[in-house]
Amino acid sequence: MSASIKKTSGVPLAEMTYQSLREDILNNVLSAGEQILEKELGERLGVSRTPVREACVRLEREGLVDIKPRHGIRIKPISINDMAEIYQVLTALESEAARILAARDLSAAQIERLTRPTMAMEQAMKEDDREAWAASDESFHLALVELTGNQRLLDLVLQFWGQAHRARYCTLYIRPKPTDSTRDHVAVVDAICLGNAEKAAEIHRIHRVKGKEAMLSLLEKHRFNQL
Amino acid sequence: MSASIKKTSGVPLAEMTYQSLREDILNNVLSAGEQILEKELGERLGVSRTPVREACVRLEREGLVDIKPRHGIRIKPISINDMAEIYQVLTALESEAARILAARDLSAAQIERLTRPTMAMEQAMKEDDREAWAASDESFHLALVELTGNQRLLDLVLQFWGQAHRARYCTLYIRPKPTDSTRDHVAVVDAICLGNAEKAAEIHRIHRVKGKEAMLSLLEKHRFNQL
DNA sequence: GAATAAATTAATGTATGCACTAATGTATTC
DNA sequence: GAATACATTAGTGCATACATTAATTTATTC
Repeated sequence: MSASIKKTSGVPLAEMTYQSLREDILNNVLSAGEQILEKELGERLGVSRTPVREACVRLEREGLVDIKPRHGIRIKPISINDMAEIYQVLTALESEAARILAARDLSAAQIERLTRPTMAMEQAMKEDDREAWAASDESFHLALVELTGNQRLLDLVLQFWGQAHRARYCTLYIRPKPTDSTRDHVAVVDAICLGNAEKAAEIHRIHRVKGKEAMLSLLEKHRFNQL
Repeated sequence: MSASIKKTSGVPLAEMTYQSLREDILNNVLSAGEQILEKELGERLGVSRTPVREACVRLEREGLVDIKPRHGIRIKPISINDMAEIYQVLTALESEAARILAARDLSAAQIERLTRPTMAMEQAMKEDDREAWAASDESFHLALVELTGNQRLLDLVLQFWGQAHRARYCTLYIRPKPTDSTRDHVAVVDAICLGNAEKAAEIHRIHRVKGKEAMLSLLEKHRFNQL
């Protein structure tokens, strides 16, 4: 839906526009390949072109849209190749995160930020609740990166998850049950706790690579060439 | 210098403004911590605030400036902690690149894109030409990432090199001679050619970690807290 | 009727103006 | 002289108007 934005508080319109557009892209309200003129976007939200422009510049740098000079803002479709790129980047960043954490002494509370989502995944699997599973999975991966304390690492992972979000959602219900995801996560946490950096990174790498392969073959099989 | 921008061709002013500002930041024409008003920036380049704004939004997302609502654009200083973060990210991305390449069969021409800069480094070292050495080093690392064909990986590495650029330059002449850099590069290329992904990634990791440690201790020693 | 040229439209890139508000300065009070 | 209230300034956020130019349509020629 995304009706007109209310000028609630001291939050700049450009910021609200950005948030709103981002939401709509991630949730497929604005679907891939769609092209919308700046004016239309402005009208849709009840703001002028200026904040729309600013939002779009940000979204473009974030990899979610392309600005095509006379044809409006194009919601960037994710091809299979894009997906491969994105997963490669995530693999690099996250497995490095696992490595970093393994070299640290994490507190019990910190470890729990990893184990709790993992248990939640297990539970969600039992109940066959894929959305809950996906959310918990996301929590785990996010916690992994957050715990490193490296803000840039976190920002990047968030950015790239954003790019992959639509595709992940589209395949959530047609993919095979992610049975060994939980096992992988447990193994990563174990390696981290044991301080085995190499192993933690390696397990996580393989986990991610498996995920990538599964995703790509799914996209190919279902001819999801552009999401 | 960076005098007024000429409206050369079909290139948008916002783009030229962005390029110009980015250059000036990387080359320390605009130095770290400096705060400049939108109006001033506009006057400096002979453009209105609109393109300046657009450029700044981009630069902010790129991590080069902060926009501080009533105090202008602040050239983001790089702290030691920032530097550590940046190197961690680069380590993750580049060592993954090495791993990816090792899993491929590279052509002779492709290999040469790695070996040539390495030889140039060696040569520059002999002549004690640090600038040339740095440029060749950069070429090597760039080629490594470019060869993967992963555009996102490349963009990220370029972005983070950008953030680290000032600090690298500032320390170029006070750092000890980078004697074993060449050896590391050769070893990485060897591992890649042998198809030993694990080893290629590992060597490159260690190469980067060494670089990071050297850089950080240098920054600490010279009290470069904000670059 | 097809092809080219001219004219029109429309979307963006840029400049500008206004309103809002944080920051600063001044005045008043005690 | 310090503190608070008030007035002033100045920078930005946003809307809007204008200029530019790609795209499209119409007109003209063969």
